[in-house]
Amino acid sequence: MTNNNSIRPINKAMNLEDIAAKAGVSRSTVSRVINNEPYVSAKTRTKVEAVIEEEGFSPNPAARTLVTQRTKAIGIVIPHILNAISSDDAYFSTLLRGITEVTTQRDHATLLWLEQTGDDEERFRRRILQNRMMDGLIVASAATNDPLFAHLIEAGTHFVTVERPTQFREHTNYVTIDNVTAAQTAVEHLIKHGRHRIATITGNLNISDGEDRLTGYRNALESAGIPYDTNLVIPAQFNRHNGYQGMKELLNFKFDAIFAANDAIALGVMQAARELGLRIPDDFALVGFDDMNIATQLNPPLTTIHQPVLEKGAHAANLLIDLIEGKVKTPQAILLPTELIIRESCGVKSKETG
Amino acid sequence: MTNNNSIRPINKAMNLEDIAAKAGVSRSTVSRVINNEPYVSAKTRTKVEAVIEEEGFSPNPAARTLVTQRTKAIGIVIPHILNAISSDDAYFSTLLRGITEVTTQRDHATLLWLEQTGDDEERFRRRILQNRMMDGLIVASAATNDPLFAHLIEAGTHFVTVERPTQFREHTNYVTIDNVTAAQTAVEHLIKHGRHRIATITGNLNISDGEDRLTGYRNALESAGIPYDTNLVIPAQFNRHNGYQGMKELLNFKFDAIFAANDAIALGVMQAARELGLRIPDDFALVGFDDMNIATQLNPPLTTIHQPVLEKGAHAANLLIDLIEGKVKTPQAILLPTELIIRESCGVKSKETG
DNA sequence: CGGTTTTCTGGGAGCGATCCCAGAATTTAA
DNA sequence: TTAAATTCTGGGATCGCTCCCAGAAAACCG
Repeated sequence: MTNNNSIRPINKAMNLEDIAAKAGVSRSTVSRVINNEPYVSAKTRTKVEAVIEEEGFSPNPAARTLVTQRTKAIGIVIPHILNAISSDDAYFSTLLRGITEVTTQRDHATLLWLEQTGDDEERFRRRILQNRMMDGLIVASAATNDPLFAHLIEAGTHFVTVERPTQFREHTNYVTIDNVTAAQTAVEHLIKHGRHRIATITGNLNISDGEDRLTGYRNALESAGIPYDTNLVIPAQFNRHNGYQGMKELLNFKFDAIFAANDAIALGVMQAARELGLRIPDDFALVGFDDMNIATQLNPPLTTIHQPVLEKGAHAANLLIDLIEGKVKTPQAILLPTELIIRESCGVKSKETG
Repeated sequence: MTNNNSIRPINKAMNLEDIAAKAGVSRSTVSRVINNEPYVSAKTRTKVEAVIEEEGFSPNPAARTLVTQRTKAIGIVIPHILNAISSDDAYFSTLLRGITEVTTQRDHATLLWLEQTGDDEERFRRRILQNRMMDGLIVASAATNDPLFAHLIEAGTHFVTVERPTQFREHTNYVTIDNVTAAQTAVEHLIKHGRHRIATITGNLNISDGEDRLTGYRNALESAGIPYDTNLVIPAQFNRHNGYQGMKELLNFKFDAIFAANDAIALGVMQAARELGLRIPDDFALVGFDDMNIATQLNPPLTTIHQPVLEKGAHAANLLIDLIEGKVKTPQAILLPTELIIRESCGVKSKETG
């Protein structure tokens, strides 16, 4: 550690006692000033604050955590990012931005845990659970039956998910969108404009976002009296590759539209269509989900469902910290609005200029 | 577990002493077992390990940090993400994946700090510097003259950047690509195929990635004997909006190609071109930089420079942890390879199928 | 077998904060 | 002026570890 004499000026950080000495007061008084407690005379407070400012002092977080049992940090867990979230879309980084915006503002640090495919799941989870560097957890894109949830509940760890929970509802706080209605809206839009053999390439069906979007698809067909044809339902995952493959599987059947469970899938569909010489929306209509920024830029621009991802992250972080601070009673559920954005891929004239 | 009869099983975590008692040994011995130290008899070790396993015990990280002065966590700082990194591309999330892959593997936690536009810079930086929850920092997309660097060096904090440093080189460890040569290659490719009035829309010129790519552009022109025309050089930032605006500015001048400093900019250019009824590559050729996944999917598919972002993150994390562990001597510089990927936007027949 | 070396074990001190309690200083009340 | 309430301040105990040192047990060796 280069602890030899000089050359490297590793200036050992000061502590409360040092500041106290400099200010001519006691440890306790400095602590009171730092934590904005009452019962410190104005004169003393000013003096101490001056010394703190002068020295650029800030208290050792480990020592603080040891006694308060609070870390002032929250964690974000994303199991299996490669499967769940393709790097084609900005969902994930947008969510992170929304989260960190709030954590920074509310003076918390943010820990990130991304599970890689091929990781030893068990080890990964143990590590997260045992890592007590955080006061609570935001869990994104986890399988609904992920054992992580049971463990978190058993350990009494505060957590918030950004999907609808299917189990442990009475113990789960979450912020999400109404995926069912949103998907239904998308598919109904296709039906309304004359498409009746509508296929879907689903997202991960063990994630509620995926499950619910499929439900929305079914609902739309049902209320239009269109029979549910399992040939037209391709179970897949939320990424481009799956969209590409899914499109190819669909070739064996007749269809005039595809509802892709997210934009990454839609992207894969477009790529396959391009290679196959199929034209969108002439040969089939296409609707996505997410409204990633790139959607306007595709050929043709993609009709999709817009969801407020940044807000989702922000709400999740606020909810979690509220929970940690005991400001709110569990369980909480926050539902954010979505909107169908009509562009060209669905075959209806876009309302946007361009 | 749940060893009391109350409703809320907030099971107070055990500590070394508890484990010691259960195993019939002392605190110190348990500590030795946990830290894999020698001088513990095989029998004792087995016994203690059994108790630890049974109780699912893991030592309190705050207590550990307090005495070892090591947090086993590293931080990632991205100042001004909105300007530097557009959410159109996956650069940022890919980098994070590369980093977390290594930190997880090397048993470190990862702290994330994203500066938002509109944040109080000063406050943000103080917070990062004062937050001693990490042993070192990876700094991405910071301005070359960011005062953060001086502060980090002064504080003796280990850090790694993912851009070429322009100041404090003898104190800076970094991993990057050869932006100059890569950009030069891209522009030379355009020249070689008959483009001679080549414009460029730059990235942030206060980030070395941006600066170096402009240098590469100049070099290419120079070695081809093409005069440098400032009208054709639009200073901008690494995002789509700037690409869109830049394209519009260029309309006042005559050009037959554009070198966009990254793919997000290229995306903006394509959008503007589309709106203006200009065709790529017929009206002008376009080359980007980054090879974001979406590049193949654009219309036309984008010719661009591929850079290994995942590896960049992984190398940065490894380097940082090596530095922290004293396994490596500062300063270190790691240069990763890039590759020109020819698709269709440059007007040369793509080598890829499709 | 006694003495030296090596292995093994336990407990005190300390990391740097907060919390709590007791006592001093000040203000208020009577 | 004195008693009682209130404000202010300091220091001991504590959080749960690691580090260090000393002493006990075991292994080695001439």
